[in-house]
Amino acid sequence: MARPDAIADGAEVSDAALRDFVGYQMKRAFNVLQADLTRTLEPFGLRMLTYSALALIVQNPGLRPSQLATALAVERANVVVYVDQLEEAGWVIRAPSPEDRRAYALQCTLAGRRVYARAEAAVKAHDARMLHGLTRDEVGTLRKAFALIEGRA
Amino acid sequence: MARPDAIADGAEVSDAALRDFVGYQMKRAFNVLQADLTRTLEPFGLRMLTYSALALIVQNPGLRPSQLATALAVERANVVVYVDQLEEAGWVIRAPSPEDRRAYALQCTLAGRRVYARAEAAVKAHDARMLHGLTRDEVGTLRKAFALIEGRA
DNA sequence: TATTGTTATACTCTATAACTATA
DNA sequence: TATAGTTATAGAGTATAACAATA
Repeated sequence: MARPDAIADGAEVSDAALRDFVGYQMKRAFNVLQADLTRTLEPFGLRMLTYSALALIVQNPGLRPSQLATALAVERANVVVYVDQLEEAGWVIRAPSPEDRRAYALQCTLAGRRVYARAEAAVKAHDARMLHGLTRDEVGTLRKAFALIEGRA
Repeated sequence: MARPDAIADGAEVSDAALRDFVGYQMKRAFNVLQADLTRTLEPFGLRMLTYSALALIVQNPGLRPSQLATALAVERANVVVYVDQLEEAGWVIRAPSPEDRRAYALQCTLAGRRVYARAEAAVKAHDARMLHGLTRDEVGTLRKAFALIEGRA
């Protein structure tokens, strides 16, 4: 029954069915944002996840990996890799936990705080770049929508 | 200089630095949406990308893989895999292109149109589920923001 | 028994490089 | 030369299962 139609070579490709699909539009936007953020953080030797982990450790000295996993909404197993990378870079140390000998107290080094401060400025600029053209209210709506969707988990 | 502070064990973890980071909030929301969509499409043997590819082939009979890659905003090499899977499932065929012997005219089978129709209904329900709680205007703002960010590429 | 950090593994998404057959 | 489809590969994100040490 599938007739081998001729190709619409120069013709426009219709994406009508996908324009209504908000999840797909979000994916495409996120891909662009993610690519820009990767380029933004690359000079610092960071990615979105290592940057986010570093931010949480800077602001919560003594944080344990399991707490970090919860805060980042990822599995514990993946956090091991982020902390490995941050530790190899000399930005974070795994200090022994005084309360629980199974756990570690994640501490930020001076170099870690310094790279974070510089990266933070770059990330703020990235955010502003991505949201340029939206009003304050529209950005507020965006944040509200993200929080709402995240709460659907 | 890095003092091994005590762990704030039961204490709240501050994510103040990340609450301002819109890209990160978007990532978290997208992770939740993506997980829900994966569950939604799993019964049909589809994922976001194979569903999207199928939608474009249904609506654009004779589409060539390179056109599909452009429409999906992914590299040609990745499209090969999507088409392989759709073809193995019996939903799409690679018909010879009458104009260019290097190319294929992608055609949808009857089974392909049927599974797409059923999956489309499920995806619409998924979208509604994710956006429930937002006004029509807010969803409009969301779409506008996604289009704007995607245009930053 | 349960939890912490860890290792191993697997699947998906994405991109690049290089190949072939055509153009 | 350039393009279409393909293959191979690599990096990143995510998740699950299982283990040793400790609670």
